[in-house]
Amino acid sequence: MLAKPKSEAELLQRAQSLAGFSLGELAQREGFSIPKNLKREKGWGGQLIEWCLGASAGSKPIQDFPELGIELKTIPIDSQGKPLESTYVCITPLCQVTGLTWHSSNVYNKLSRVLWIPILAERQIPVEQRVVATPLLWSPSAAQEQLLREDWEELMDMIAFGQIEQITARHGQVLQLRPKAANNKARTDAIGPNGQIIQTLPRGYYLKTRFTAELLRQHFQL
DNA sequence: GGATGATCATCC
DNA sequence: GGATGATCATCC
Repeated sequence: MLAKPKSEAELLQRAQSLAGFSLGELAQREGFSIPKNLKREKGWGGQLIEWCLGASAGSKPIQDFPELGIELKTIPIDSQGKPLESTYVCITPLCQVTGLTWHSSNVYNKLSRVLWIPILAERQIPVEQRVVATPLLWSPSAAQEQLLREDWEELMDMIAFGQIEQITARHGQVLQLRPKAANNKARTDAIGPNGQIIQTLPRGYYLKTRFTAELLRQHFQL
């Protein structure tokens, strides 16, 4: 693995140097084996890019580059530059949520500064032929942060009031809550309708595609 | 089980 | 065709 980047500028420069390479070329260079598809290795591309950029956090619930305060996200796009998937942010706590605030949340922490690495990854393109595109170092605008905060506060309120089972992916303007588990039999503690502890499917926060499409568009087409 | 990395597969 | 709900690999 490469040494950790020492500055934001160095990280961005390194990310820019990946643009134009295919995942197959990078995998070969770094000694990664290449899966035929991502059905069984959904995180493969993200882990390859982490390796290429010297990310260090592993599976700890912190930013990928804690010293730089930067989170790394690969994002699959089509040839028009539109995201093909929503973007996973982090799991959500479902109990012991009193006292949590937006600024103390993992969502805020992870999204405060993100290095986006778009990858041309339409499903018909073989994995090794998918191409890394121009990176974008992003922080939410005041307006974007307001939307994120409103959604987060609404969803955390519902969780705190025992309404987790009423939440669907349709809630939220830009941020949504969806299952995040090995399968739909997974269970974790949550607050029930009468304040008791219940068992429910673990959920995670995701950025809706419309939101990431707009942020990419703003930076690449204006 | 819970955290990381996400995409898959089905439904509308 | 796009979004929702379901799922996969790995680490500890």
